[in-house]
Amino acid sequence: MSPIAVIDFETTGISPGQGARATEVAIVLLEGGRVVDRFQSLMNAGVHVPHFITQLTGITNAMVAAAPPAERVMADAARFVGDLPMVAHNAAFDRKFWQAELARAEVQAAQPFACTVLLSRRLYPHAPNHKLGSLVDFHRLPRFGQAHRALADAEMAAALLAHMQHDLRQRWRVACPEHTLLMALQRCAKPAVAALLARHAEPATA
DNA sequence: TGCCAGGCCCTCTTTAGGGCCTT
Repeated sequence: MSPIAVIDFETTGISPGQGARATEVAIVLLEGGRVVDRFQSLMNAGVHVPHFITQLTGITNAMVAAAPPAERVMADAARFVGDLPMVAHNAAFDRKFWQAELARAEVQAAQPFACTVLLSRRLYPHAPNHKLGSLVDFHRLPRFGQAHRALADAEMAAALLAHMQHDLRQRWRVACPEHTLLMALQRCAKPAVAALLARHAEPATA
C-alpha cells in the first residue's frame, strides 16, 4: 500500500484569511497500516498566541518565540511530504493552512487531501459524533500524548485512517483502499456509498 | 453598528437555515 502523509496544524485561530497563522505542524507517514516516519516542529510566524489557544494547546508565546521561522519549517515539511497524497481530520481546515503557509514560504502545494471527517460520516454514520477524540474512543484506538498538540493529533488521525483502511478490507472486502478510493468515497453521496464500495470489493470466493 | 471561516450535510429543505468540525 502506498504511503499517505497525515498532517495536523496547531494555529492561532480558525482562518488564515482572517490573519491566523500556524504555530506547530506534525506529519506522520502511514504505510501498510503503520507509521513509518514522523515530522514535527513548532514554528515562529511572528504573531501573538492568544490566551485561549495557549489554554487549548499548551503552546505559549515563549515556545513559539524560541521556534525556527515558519518559512523554514514549512520548506522542511514540504520536502518531507514530497508528492505524497495527504489526509487530515477536517481537511478543509488543515489544507487552508498548508496552502497559506507554503505560499508564504514560496513553495508549491499541489497534494490532494482526503478528510477523515467526511470518510467517517460515510463509513460510521452511527458514531456519536465525528470529533477526532470521540472517534478514537469509539473505535477503541490508542491515544498519543497531549491532545491538541500537532504530533499527538496527527498520530491519532493516522490511527483512525489505518482503522478505516482495515475496515474497508475486512468489512467491505475492498482489496486496496488507496488514497484515490478515499477521495472518491468522501465525495460520494451517502446513499451511494454501499454501491461504490461494492464496485471495489473483491469477488466472493466459492 | 455589527459583523467578522467555510465546506459539508441534515431537515421542520430545495427561492433556507443551522449544526458539525477544525484552532
